Amino acid sequence: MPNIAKKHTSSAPVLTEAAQSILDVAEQLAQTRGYNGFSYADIAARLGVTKASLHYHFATKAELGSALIARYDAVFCEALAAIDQQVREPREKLARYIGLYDAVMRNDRMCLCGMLAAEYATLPASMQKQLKLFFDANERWLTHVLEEGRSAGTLTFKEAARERARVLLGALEGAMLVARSYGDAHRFSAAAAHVLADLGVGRKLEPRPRSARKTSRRV
Amino acid sequence: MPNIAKKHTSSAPVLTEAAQSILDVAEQLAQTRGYNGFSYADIAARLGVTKASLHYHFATKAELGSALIARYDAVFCEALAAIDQQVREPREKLARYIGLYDAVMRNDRMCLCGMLAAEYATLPASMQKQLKLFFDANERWLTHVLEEGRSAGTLTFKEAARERARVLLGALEGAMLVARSYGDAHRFSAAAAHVLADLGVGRKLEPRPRSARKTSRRV
DNA sequence: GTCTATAACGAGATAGAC
DNA sequence: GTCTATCTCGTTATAGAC
Repeated sequence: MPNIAKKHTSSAPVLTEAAQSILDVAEQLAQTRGYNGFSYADIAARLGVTKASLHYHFATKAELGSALIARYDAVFCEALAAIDQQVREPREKLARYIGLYDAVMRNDRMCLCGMLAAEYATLPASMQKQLKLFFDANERWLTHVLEEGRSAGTLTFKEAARERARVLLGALEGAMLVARSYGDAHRFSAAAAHVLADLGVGRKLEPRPRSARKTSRRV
Repeated sequence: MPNIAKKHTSSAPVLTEAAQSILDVAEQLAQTRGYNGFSYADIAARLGVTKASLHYHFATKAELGSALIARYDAVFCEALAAIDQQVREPREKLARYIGLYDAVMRNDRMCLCGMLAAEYATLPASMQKQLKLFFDANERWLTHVLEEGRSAGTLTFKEAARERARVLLGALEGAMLVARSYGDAHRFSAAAAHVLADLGVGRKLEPRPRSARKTSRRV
């Protein structure tokens, strides 16, 4: 099957362990407080190091921000590729896709790029570009899955697959956004389930329940 | 008909003209750059006054932020009340509701509260509370309209109206969020149209097109 | 690679004259 | 009500010792 989730940007640079740790902390902060909501001081405090040492690894905050998106995007695209490898059913692929965001929510975070999208106007140009590439990749993958599902007759929607993919992505990002204000991850899962149901997921197109299909997160 | 959009908080304080001008500028900045993305200096520069004079009207930024939400909420709820007054058809009410956000998008902004939702963790407690009240009011109004539509047989959805209202609100906020990264207001309108179509809007349940139903923003 | 120290700037906020 | 002037603090970032 085509690896639709393949990386679209130049390969991510190799990172030292220290750099990884910095990104780990920065990522958590960015996903909860936003890019403009954290500082080098916050990261330094949590790592027990000085601000100056952080600048050795990421000279500027713009550089740090770019590395943040680059890694997030790479990990996410790998996850999509893994889904393509492990699952055939388009409906289950979507459920797994939602599961990715669900994990983020349960971790009391918001999608990094959804967060950054709000701050878009204040971001350095490089980050703005990366952000769009992330959304583009999501849209592409979703479009492909939706087309597969429609061909197979297991997903139902009226408009072009790309249009539906955009609706889907927006609905999930927005559901995360609002759910976080209530500190309620369940708000997200509930909304996501309904959005899936809109696509005919849950209608059980193959009527016979195959013996043991139930584990944790598949349709 | 019940005024479901009625104010839920204490009545907004009377504001001087100067205060209104400050809020006008602050609102535009908050909707494009976020609460953490603008400063008193930005407002002062655009108004051609000094920072100190702003503090006379809004002693702290938290106060300014609260006034921002209070006014936005009041105006929005008035708009919802106006829709209730002017329109009977639930489907058209939803179209008008979307029209409100559409106007925001065409003004190169994002919904103020959607924006603030991203920054939720960094906001003063008073603003966090107001934010939830805004979403609650939206949810309540949408729930009511959805129930009306289902009763009338012109709107179709499977889950509880409140659940559907949350999906709807999230989908619209998210569509705005992503569309803004592309600087493309049409992305929002397109997504919004599809979301409406999901509810059966566009299926034309009453087949005969009544003569002159076409004005600006109806189904 | 990490530190101390500090530069350079912008933020929110206040005092007091006009 | 608006101003000048100033304060304090937090921010990104750099220089140079260890």
